[in-house]
Amino acid sequence: MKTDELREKYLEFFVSKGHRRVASDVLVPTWDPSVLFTPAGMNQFKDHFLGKIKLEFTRATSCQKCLRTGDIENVGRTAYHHTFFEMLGNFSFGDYFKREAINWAWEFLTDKKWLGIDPSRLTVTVYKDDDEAAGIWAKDIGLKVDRIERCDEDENFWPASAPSQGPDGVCGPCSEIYFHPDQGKSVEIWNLVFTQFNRVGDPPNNLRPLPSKNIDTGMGLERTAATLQGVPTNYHIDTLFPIVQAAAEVCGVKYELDSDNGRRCRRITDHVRACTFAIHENVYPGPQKEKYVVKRLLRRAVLDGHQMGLHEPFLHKLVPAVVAAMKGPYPELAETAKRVASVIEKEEANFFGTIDAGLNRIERAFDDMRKDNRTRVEGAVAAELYQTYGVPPELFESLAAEHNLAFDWEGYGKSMEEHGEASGKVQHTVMGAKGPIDSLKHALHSTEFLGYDTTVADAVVKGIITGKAPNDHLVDKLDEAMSASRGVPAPGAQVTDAVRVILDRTPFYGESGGQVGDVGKLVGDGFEFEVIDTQKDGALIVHIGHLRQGTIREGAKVRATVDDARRDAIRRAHSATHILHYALQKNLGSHAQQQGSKVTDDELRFDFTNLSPVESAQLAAIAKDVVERVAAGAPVKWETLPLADARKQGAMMLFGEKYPDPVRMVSMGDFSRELCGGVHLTNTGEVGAFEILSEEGVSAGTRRIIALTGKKATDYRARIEAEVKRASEKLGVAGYDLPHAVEALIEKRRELKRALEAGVKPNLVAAQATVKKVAGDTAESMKSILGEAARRMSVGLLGVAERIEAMASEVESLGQRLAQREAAGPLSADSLLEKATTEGGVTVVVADLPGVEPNLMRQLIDQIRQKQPLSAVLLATTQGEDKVTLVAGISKQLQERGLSAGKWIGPVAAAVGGGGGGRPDLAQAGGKDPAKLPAALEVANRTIAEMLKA
RNA sequence: GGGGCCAUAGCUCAAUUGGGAGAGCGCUGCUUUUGCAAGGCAGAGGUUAGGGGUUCGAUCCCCCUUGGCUCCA
Repeated sequence: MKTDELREKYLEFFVSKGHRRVASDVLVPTWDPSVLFTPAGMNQFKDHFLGKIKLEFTRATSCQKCLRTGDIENVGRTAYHHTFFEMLGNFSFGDYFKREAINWAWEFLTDKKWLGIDPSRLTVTVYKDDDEAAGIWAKDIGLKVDRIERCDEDENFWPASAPSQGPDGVCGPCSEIYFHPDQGKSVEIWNLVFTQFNRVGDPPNNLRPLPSKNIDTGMGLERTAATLQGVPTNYHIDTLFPIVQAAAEVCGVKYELDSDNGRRCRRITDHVRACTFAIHENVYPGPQKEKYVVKRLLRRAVLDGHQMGLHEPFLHKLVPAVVAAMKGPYPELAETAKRVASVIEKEEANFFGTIDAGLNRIERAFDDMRKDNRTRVEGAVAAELYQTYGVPPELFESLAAEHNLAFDWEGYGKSMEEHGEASGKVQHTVMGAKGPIDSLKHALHSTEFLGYDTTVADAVVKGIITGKAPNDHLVDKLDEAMSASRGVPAPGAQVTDAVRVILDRTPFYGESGGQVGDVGKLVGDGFEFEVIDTQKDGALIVHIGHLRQGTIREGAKVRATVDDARRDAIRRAHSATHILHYALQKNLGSHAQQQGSKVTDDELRFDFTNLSPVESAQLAAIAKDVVERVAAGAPVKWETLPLADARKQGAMMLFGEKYPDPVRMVSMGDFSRELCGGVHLTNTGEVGAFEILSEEGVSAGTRRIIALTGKKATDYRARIEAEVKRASEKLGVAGYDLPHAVEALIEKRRELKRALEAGVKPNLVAAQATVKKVAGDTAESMKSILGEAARRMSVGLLGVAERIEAMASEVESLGQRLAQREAAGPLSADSLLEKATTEGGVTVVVADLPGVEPNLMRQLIDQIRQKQPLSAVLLATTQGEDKVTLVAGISKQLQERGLSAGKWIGPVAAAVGGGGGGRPDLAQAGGKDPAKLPAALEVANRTIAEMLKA
């Protein structure tokens, strides 16, 4: 039986038993912070099991794509392990229980109409104390006792060993069904979990019956298909074997079941399937969390290829095979196949680069070992290379084997464990700790939110909470004297010091969906409360702030007033965010989806998926689209409607988000439809000005745009214009000539420096920079003018004028030094030699050269040494008010007589209050006292004379 | 969120207690050759990521910022 057929039959069977057929949840459920990937079919029904939501159905069946990395080491080595797999399941939420679950499982497995498995090949296990399940297997099904095995809690309880070891909470016994093939080991194909207890504390008597019992079953699709198809491993079933073969072909090896390469091909198959699905959901390989898992899976697969002799990207070539094998149930994979392949290829290329760099480091490590005559690669060394540069230990080991060196896996594991600990353990947040807010939740349930329609409303105080987190408590009333922070708010006052007020209804928006909370005032009879932030806690809206005046009491009437101007600015930024999202997708492609967002007053931060930096031309096009959409003034509307309807209308949905149903959909004209709970303008035209501040990377594959709207955008433009004005005035040119003038300034500085260091006259021909002429003086051209100038000097846009000032003064001082040098007369090796003295046949030059660079002094020394093979030269110069620089050189023949420039320069430097040193042929030193330079030069003459005599 | 590492010519990378910034490839010009992927000669190209500190002197030591790599959770 084909795998697709098995999947379909299973779902069909349970639909015939009154189950709702539910589509697979996403692989990466960002709505569920407790897991990185969907680990099992029941994950999307957590709230159903806990009775947290209103049930529209009490029986469900699904085929869920899952990813687990717990057994990653076994993938490819065993017949049945995967990271990515599909799980068939049927679920009962307080509906049917053990009897139906067992009977239907047996019917589906053995009935000719369904799977038709020979019943004699099946055995079951039950939990040792579960007489009920054992009884059903024996009486209803007619299984003999020897085919019903009773197992301990570590095998047949969920969670494993829960009764004795916890955790507390819902749990229950389970019953597993095993298939026994002609040969080989028996295989567990179906696990029926009967959640019927609530565990409270340690045994005994810690298992309390649940009022509402649930069924949660899981049948591994690949495993069951393998038994039905009679193949020795899951990887040989019809949906996986083509990928295995493609892997073997791409890697240029012959596939064999029982060889290292066979195992590698199977591992590649599993990992590329997992990566394809994850990247399809916009989870790109990256440095954290689920992104990191994808990266690790991908790199493991690539490493397998590398060990089969491949040296360039290949894994991406397997994406079509994955799509072909999985497109039956997941046709959407085909839509993103190209993008997925390119993401994989890019990451592969990165990793091959890492491997190449790793090979060098490994060779170096081998060199070190050879020096010390060691024959075993220390685990700590391998771990350090892995942690620092990502050098895979497997690579290290196989190279070590080629050199007949052993590899210390044990030490490696130990070092990695230590690294894990050094990197910080999981910070456990106390779950379910009860605070004062929980009792309010119980009494009030929710705060009515009025803020979509108004910013002012009358309400009643329902709760007042004071104190810091662990010691916070509800109070009946609070007066000025009791408020920890009355009067003027202290700058940087901690919000945790603040008072929290809960109302029955409010126009204040609590921070959510990236939009910040509102600020404003709560005013009542004789009191005033300033709200500095608003947060959501469950369905409650919490006003955080300080009592400024009077006494606030529970039950008091208040008028809640949101800071209108700020709220309007938030509206502008939030609507602009939607327009930007639209423009990004239009210009970059549909993959440019939101990854995160922060909306404050007239300022927005938007993270989205994109592999490479957005080019400046693209960025300009995006900004232009936004501005055009704003100018067009499309109406903004919102409505609450069923999720399915919103989807039909093409509302943008993000992978992994779980939306409430019904949802709030915000539309702008006919170009943007997003599900969003935030506040918006009524017309896009109200956004006003829009300016993109920056585009930058936040992690691999994710880019961030920061932009301004309304007043902040206008202010920003004004600052740009002011900067251009200041910078161009400084240089005495018109604004549009700024890039030219900057280029000329840079050129002049460079030429002066060269002249000073080479001892020549500067060639001050004005630099003819080729700069794109920018016409007009619009805000856009101002920005591009400043951008040109900023790029040339590698500073930010608003640092241009400052940098120009610094450069101008540097040019001035360079010019002064040059003038000083020229005033001191001609400078050359010959002119110095004319003034030289002779000491025992050796030419000695000791001179003060005002305004000369140390570098030039070195060159002069070289020239003199070339002309006079027997020479000793010491040159000095004064730099600034309090600095002397000395350079001394000794010709080669004198060095051979034991003279050293370093020894010569020492006492000279001491004479000007400094020190120094260097090599025998050339030494450099300095001091702080220019006034003593003449005396120091006397010291230089005496010292060299003594050295020559010795 | 935390640990480690890196940033030097267009590219890949050197530079030893802190003392003169280099190589290979690429580029430009000349030359050799029937021609060329080649050979020979010469040359250009650097705020050593940015900022601050220690020092007579910093690519090197310390601190901060930015960007990148890598591992752990």
